[in-house]
Amino acid sequence: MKPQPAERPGAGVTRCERCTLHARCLPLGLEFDALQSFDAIIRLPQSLKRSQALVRQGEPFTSLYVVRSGSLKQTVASAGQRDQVTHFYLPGEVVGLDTIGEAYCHGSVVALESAFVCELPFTRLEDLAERLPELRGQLYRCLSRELRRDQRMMCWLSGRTADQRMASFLLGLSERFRTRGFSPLCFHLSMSRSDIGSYLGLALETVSRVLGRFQEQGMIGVAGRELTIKDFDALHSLAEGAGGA
Amino acid sequence: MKPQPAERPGAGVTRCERCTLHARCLPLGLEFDALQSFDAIIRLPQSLKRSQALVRQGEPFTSLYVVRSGSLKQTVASAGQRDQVTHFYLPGEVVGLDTIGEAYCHGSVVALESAFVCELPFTRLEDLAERLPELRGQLYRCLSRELRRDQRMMCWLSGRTADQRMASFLLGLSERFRTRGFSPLCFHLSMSRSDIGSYLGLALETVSRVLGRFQEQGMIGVAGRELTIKDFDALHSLAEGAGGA
DNA sequence: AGTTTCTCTTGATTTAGGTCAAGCGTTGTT
DNA sequence: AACAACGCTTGACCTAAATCAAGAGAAACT
Repeated sequence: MKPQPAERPGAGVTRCERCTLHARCLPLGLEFDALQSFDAIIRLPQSLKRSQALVRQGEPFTSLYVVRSGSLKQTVASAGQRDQVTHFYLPGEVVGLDTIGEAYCHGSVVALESAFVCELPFTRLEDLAERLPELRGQLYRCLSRELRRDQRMMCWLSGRTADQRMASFLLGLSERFRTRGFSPLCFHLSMSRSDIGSYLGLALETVSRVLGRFQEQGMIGVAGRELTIKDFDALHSLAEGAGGA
Repeated sequence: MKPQPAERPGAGVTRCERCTLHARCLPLGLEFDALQSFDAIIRLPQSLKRSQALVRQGEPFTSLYVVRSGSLKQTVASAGQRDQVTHFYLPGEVVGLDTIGEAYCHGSVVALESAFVCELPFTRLEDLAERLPELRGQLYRCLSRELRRDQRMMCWLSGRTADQRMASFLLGLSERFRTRGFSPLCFHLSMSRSDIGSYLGLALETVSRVLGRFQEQGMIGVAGRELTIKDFDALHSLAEGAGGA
């Protein structure tokens, strides 16, 4: 159930400089020496299987995690309410930023498929950030980028139609894949319709219908979880568009 | 139009130690010397009149602001969409956290009533935070508290009824007033129904109707913008409650 | 391979809340 | 004081999306 125990890396398997995410990850912009120090605090990538939990709601907060491969979702269980998906994490993204400064994790994070993550024990990261202004800056940037992301999300959820939310969601994913060097037009949805629905505040049936409609209209192609964006501009103007027409 | 030019404080008018918000503000936990240094970077409280802008969307980001008195709202204008209220700021709360690490402000902040704010030029604050671990910790805490707030907001907006959103909103305000030493059961809504609607993702008519209904049911009393919470528990169970019954 | 269990799709029906519209009280203006 | 402008309430109507329901595929288990 628990992620497999982390060993210290022997040679250079986990070295950041060798990592394909190097250019998109937390240590971005660190000089050679700084990068070495950063490397030194990383706990060997933990491997997670589908539906395995990385973090459980209520657990003591100890570490941030950077996704190395695979994807995860964060869910928050609130009183009497069914679980709500609040986040999807893709490679290069940081899990746990919203828990900094708190004693306990306020959501669970679960793998959507086989995944590897790098663990960054927070106290060690903090110590290091004290010495490395670059790293400090990166941390702040990540935190406030996250804030903006959430606010964008709030705007989506508030007063936008199912079509607009869905379009924004797909474009958002596309963009995230693009910046990570994957195809922005053809990708795999690692989350279920139900997860998407929970995230977007829609019933899973609605998600299914909207995707179907988008496909009919020739804007996308969907086959199960394989998605192709066929008319980027149409999606874009739908997402931005005031009304929807 | 612009807030009145800030002068350096002469005597001790703006001194944090004398401020009633002292116990709830950013410099919380700073020792005497540290507090002095913090004080020194504050630009004299700016005074804002109702509907006057403190920050305009797109402006270069330079400072954080702490609300000293009054209240403000943040609005974000997105393409072709009507403005959306994303935030209300009460005394002791920090404006601008979501812009740290960005060059430009991504929303406007406007006074809802006469207000005073303390300006904290960010580069100076950052320098100071480098020397004061306590302050650094406070900053992180504020950032991640903000993240959690936004996530809670996302949960509200997604799949909750108008009644539940409204109940949560009122309880949230109540709590914020309480921690600031104001009455948690009887307070003034400085924002319009329309602002509340925008914030909660509801039509202003719905806001009005829900408040009316709550009053009928004896949970609250409303007269214009004066609000009294009469049945805290009922509101609470409505906000938390799975269905609504 | 066969069975069970998810996940997804599609249809029928219901409903919460949006939109449109009218009227009233307050506040601020000349 | 009179008027205009805004903010709020209330009613009637309508639509987007939720819910309920059934069935088809796909994946996981034995």
